[in-house]
Amino acid sequence: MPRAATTSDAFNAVAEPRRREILSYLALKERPVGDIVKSLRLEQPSVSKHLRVLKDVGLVHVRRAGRQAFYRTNAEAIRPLHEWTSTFERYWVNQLSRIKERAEKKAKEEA
Amino acid sequence: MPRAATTSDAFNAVAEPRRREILSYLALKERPVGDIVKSLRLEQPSVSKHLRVLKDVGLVHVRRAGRQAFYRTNAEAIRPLHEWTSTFERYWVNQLSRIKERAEKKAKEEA
DNA sequence: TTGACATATTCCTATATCGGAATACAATAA
DNA sequence: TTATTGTATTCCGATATAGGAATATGTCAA
Repeated sequence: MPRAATTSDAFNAVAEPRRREILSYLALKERPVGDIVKSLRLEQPSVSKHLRVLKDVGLVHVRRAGRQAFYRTNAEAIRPLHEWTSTFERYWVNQLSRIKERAEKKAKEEA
Repeated sequence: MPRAATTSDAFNAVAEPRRREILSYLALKERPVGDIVKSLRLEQPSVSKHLRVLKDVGLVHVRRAGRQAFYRTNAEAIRPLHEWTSTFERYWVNQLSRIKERAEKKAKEEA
């Protein structure tokens, strides 16, 4: 069994750094493909291919106008990732407070 | 160029559903490999391989005791993912309020 | 119609995977 | 020492990449 398809879910789609860049770039407002190519300095076919993957998992929406295609990030689709990572928030907070405790204890001992 | 190695960073490591399950399982407390095998019903070699990937990107820590290896999730390593997804939070909030606005407007018109 | 422009797809290749099976290795027990 | 237990590694095969190059498709303008 090979690795899951990049189009299987948002987790896989987002594993690619360029796709993350594209998502960030398209978060604020929709942009035609050509803008992505110029701004992120990627090859046009590469951008089209990444957009295909992102579209397939619902991470972007497209609006076609004449010969242009305007893409925009669908933030909603990023939410599951955010929520999954959030379940670990309490653990790193605890880890930090433990580290802090140790540091304070040490400082006290040295004083 | 193939897809990036699963050990290249946390984003790639976490793309695998089983690895996410393992991380959740190991978040609260450390566990020996055998426990993971039993609880998640995976093959032992499979678990060892996933743990290897997770360890290589720092998502888990190991403590060896006799013939057992106790693994534990390192929540800190999940933080970058959380922070990246957080940058999109304002957008889905806006999207929701826009949807809400439209719904309210429509309800008003129909009244 | 012809040409130019914007975007998408196809073909290619090297490579990293994931599961399964078998096996290796390490620590403890008998 | 030998057997057993817990974990890790290796070998295998099928497959989905990601980038590069070339090309196809679609839309508008002259």
